[in-house]
Amino acid sequence: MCDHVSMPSKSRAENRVEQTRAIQQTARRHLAEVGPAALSLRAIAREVGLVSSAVYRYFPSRDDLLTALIVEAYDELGDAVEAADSAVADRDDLAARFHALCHAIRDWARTNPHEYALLYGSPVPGYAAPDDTVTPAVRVSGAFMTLAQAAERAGRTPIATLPVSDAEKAALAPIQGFLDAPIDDTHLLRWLMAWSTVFGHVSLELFGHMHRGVLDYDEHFAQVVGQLTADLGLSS
Amino acid sequence: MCDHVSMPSKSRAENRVEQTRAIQQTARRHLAEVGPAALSLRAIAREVGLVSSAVYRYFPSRDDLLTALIVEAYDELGDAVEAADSAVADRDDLAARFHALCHAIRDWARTNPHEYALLYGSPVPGYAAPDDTVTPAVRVSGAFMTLAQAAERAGRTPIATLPVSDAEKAALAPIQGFLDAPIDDTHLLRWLMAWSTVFGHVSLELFGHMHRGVLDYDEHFAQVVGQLTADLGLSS
DNA sequence: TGTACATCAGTGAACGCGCGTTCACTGATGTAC
DNA sequence: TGTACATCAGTGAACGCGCGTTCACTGATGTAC
Repeated sequence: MCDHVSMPSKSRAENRVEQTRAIQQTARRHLAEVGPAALSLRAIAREVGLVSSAVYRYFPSRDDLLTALIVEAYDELGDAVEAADSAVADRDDLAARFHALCHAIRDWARTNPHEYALLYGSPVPGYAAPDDTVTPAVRVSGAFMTLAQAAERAGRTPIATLPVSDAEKAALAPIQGFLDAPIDDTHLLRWLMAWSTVFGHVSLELFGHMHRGVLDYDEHFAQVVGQLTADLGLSS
Repeated sequence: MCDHVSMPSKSRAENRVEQTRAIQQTARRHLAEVGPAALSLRAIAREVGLVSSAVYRYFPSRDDLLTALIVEAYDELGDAVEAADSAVADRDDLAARFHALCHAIRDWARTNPHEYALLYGSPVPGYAAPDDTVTPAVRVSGAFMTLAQAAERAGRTPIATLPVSDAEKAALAPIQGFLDAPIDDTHLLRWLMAWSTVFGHVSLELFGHMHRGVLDYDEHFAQVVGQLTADLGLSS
């Protein structure tokens, strides 16, 4: 069955994976309690059952540990968003896909408020995100843009769009460059607005700015998404 | 001219005001460098030229100092927003007033990115904002709502609004309660969306999520505000 | 106007704690011959 | 299959530093009679 007759102990490689995971999981729990700025290698080591210097075998510095947490969070959110989109059986039901996308973002954020704050809240002072974070970070906005392109192909165009200045067209050029085929700039503007509205809503909600104003966040978000769906011309 | 013949030294009361201000100003500068979580009473005292324990004459604890900074920031932003609105001579030009409001928020945020992050970024772990912060905090959303009411009175209604569920009407009841006269819920929804869009845009921009996507933030924000103006039915 | 007393800003030492990172080391696991 | 050697996880001490808060105190400013 196995290569070796009996194996009470694990291989070095297995242990390394396990320890790395244990450290990162503990770090993530601490993140929720003290925030990224106060994340302490020593406290994490203590909880994992290591001496503080041993952590350096796994992460060369505190900042690298933070980077690992950021990448993990972006990937989780990216997975959630892409899975929600893929779960819509009728690929041509763009309203359903948009709905799934928006709610996946908010659901993940509500389940993981501290990770959301790490990604979309205040930048961590003294920490500069390395390039490794770019690819995972871009998955969510990528999902928006994929949907925007699908809508454009399907001839579903946003409503009541205003003409866009040449300066704005130039400003949006990088985004157009990422797309397989360019989109009408007035349409792209509405998609970017939807992106801002969704993240604005989630941030305002999670960071406590809707307190005393809105009673039912679920219902309100659903209505907002509904209006966005209509604005984007996706309603059936 | 004065009550006293000559006064090389200041009164106790004057000194107290000055020192309080000196501490708060220094704290604010430190906030920008290390963030709210790492704000250090000792470092502030050192820079002001006091022994660390002396700060307790002015602020009973680190958290009270944080609260003072938050209140100061909310009030500055509130002042900026209200001043921008008031500066529009034609009070019936609601598009101009909305434009002034949105740009005042973003301008203040860009001038004071760390203060913006303190107010609208991640909550500070372990810090609970006391009630003193509520009144200043509410000024900005109050400005939105004032404008919404003016628009409603002027018969300027948002475009393409969707019907709003009874659950949503209930959810928005607190906001309606703050208003002098209730607003159509479908209109209110659009105003709240505008609020989310503006803060979403500013947060995404300031926290680095538009990097590599949008080249000209000024132009893009102007376009977004233009589209919102149209969506709210304020365009002339 | 002068004196006695109260107020309170600021001191300096102390308490009890925490942190990131480096370094020489031990000893178990893995590998090449 | 057995032995010599290399790898590397984890140790423990050390470096040099920081923090919030309390407390008994000094001495100048302000106040009441």
